Amino acid sequence: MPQPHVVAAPAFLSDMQIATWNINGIKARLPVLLEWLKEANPDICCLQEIKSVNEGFPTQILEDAGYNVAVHGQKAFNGVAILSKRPFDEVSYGLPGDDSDEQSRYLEAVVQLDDTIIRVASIYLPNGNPVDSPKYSYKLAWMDRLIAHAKQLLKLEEPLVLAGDYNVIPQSQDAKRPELWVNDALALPQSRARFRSLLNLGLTDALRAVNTDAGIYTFWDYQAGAWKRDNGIRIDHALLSPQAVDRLEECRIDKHVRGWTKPSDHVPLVVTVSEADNA
DNA sequence: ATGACCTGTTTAACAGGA
Repeated sequence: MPQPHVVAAPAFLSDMQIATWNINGIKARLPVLLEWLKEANPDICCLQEIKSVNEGFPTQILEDAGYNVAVHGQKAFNGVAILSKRPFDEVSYGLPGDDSDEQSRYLEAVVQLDDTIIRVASIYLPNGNPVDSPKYSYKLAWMDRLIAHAKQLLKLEEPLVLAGDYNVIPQSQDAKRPELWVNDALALPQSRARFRSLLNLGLTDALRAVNTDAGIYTFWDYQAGAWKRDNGIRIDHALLSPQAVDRLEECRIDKHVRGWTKPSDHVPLVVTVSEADNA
């Protein structure tokens, strides 16, 4: 059994940047991912839709870029990963609650900081369309499992960041053209109610904690000139436990990355938390 | 404009995404 490679922790960090990004295929996106990691230099980066088996993931290349790598992949579709400059204390694969679920959409890891730990999950919540198919009931059931698991995690009273592609447009202000989404799995009342249930457990939408403006998006479709028209939706979110919110410094969306060559249709969202408690 | 994409893959007048 080969020893897993461990990248040494940085000697000093005044704050932590935790990013999430649906990259829509690691094979097609590796150059853009490496470019953005170099530019933004996040401490932790949650990835979704890697569309790769574990063996096909460019672990060595990302380790050479300074990251420890945890991967939960599958063939062709879905797949999540977490990159971390600091070593992983624990990694758990898959969302609890249904042993028959074979889709790789959830990965959770714990990282040691100077004065505490931080628990991070990379989430690729099911799309759910079309809504008259089993895909929508799978989405709602998956969200119910996420609510149940989040409830357990919150009992730990740790700094917790549940970050990823939630495939939920929380409110009409989170879409450029909300009327196009009223009958869509991303915006239907049952989807939105479950997203609100997560918040009602005591989780905070990090972006909304720092900015309540309309017109903030994380996804622009490849089709119909959506990017050119700024026809976007906000579906990538970081939900924080109270202990993480106490350390929240900033939350930003790296919108400019959507304009790069061969981009993902999603852009990175970055949460900055301090190493010291601000409360 | 009635049009307009991208990815991985069983390379297809495909499936799945959002």
